[in-house]
Amino acid sequence: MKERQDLLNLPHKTIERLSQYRRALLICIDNGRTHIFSHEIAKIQHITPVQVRRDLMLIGYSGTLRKGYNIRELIDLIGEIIDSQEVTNVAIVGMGNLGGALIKYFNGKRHKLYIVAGFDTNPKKIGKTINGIECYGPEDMAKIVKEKNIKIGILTVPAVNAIESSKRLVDSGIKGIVNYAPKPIEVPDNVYLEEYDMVTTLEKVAFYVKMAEMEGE
Amino acid sequence: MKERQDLLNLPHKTIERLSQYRRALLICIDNGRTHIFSHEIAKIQHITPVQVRRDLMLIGYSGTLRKGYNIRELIDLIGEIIDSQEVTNVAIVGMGNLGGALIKYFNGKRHKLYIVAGFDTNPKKIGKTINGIECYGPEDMAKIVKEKNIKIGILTVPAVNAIESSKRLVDSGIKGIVNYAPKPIEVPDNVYLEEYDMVTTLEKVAFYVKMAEMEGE
DNA sequence: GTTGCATTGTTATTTTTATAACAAATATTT
DNA sequence: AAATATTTGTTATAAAAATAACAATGCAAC
Repeated sequence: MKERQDLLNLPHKTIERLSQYRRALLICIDNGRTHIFSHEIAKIQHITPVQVRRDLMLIGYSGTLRKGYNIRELIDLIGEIIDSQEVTNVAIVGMGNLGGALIKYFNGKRHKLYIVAGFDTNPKKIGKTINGIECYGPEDMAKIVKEKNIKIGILTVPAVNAIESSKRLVDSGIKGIVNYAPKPIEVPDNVYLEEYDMVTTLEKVAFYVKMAEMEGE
Repeated sequence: MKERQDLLNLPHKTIERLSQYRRALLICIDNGRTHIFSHEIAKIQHITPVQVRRDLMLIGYSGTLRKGYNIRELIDLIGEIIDSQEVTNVAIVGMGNLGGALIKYFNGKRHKLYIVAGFDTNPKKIGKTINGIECYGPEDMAKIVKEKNIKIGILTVPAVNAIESSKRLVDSGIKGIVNYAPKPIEVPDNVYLEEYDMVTTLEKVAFYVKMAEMEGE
């Protein structure tokens, strides 16, 4: 399970769940527990115990029969799999409300991920420190990305600026982008892109709520 | 395609894509276009033309050969499928940065969804209007939800408050929840829940960036 | 110590989602 | 008017993900 190819064969959904298992486990360990059963993890994550066991099987972790999984060991193993050996630096592009929220989510948490710079076009923000993160102008992006060894950019700009900002990120040599701007962007194949759209999520929830209300009409 | 059961048989992913198609189409129509090809929609959404045609087949929409799809018609049909007939009211629970960001995303956009109230425990915010949305204390939630006919709650509180806030939402009679708090919540079966975790997304991107960097090591 | 029970680990099956293949239709070119 | 190219719509196949089934193990109760 240390081989690159094995890791790449892990289902994408398993990677996501591993991140979530870890966070749940970190809370458990703070509560003083040492072991946990698959059905307990499952309960927290709203999934089935089988799913949990299957994920752990895939990463080659074995628990103890009738005792469950050693939380500490599992946290460490998940870290070996999903974390880099060194810290990974991250930049926020768009230091508005959403950018600020993300900084707070990450500040002081135990991650191998650090938000180390922010970018914004607003002259009032450039040069300022917002939530502990220094804000730069877009023209400095290439320089700062190199200097600070930033690997990942989080796009939290308005839709109209999404394309332009993503181009700048790519040109600066970024390797991965999370796009929260409500507009799809395009990146070359060598940049890993994850897009998430809050409007879509809300519309989806509204749809299923409507469906539930239509029941028996 | 008007029958409830037909709509419920649509794949969840198709529902999500319909929302995204619509947004792309609204931009196209603003640009003065009347028709669009499946491969054009596909390009925007980073998917294949087949996927687009399949989704449209599932909702029973037909285009014109060699001319593509009528944008206006398609927008309207998507609306008939995913929107409610009346407006759906939404509340934000947690009027911090993330809550503010969501309000801005939705303000002035053409949706059937309206954010009509905010809730926060901070006495400095209660009674104030933030980004045009009035902020109430949590003890007023049940009352306001009924008065304003709020169907959906968006949770943007810190992890420690997630459970408590979600209980209050459920007790107030909410029908759907989007949980952005970095902690899973539990709701009864009759409440539709969608959870999204920014930390997971970032960790996933970091993982695949690491994998790309390990290439050829 | 035998029986029953709880729990893991793994294989098999099902479900969901995406892709591929291709027929049908029609505009365009020759 | 025939041939070609383009684009849709649909069925067939493949890939990804989730669930079910169940054997194996070993603790606990009796």
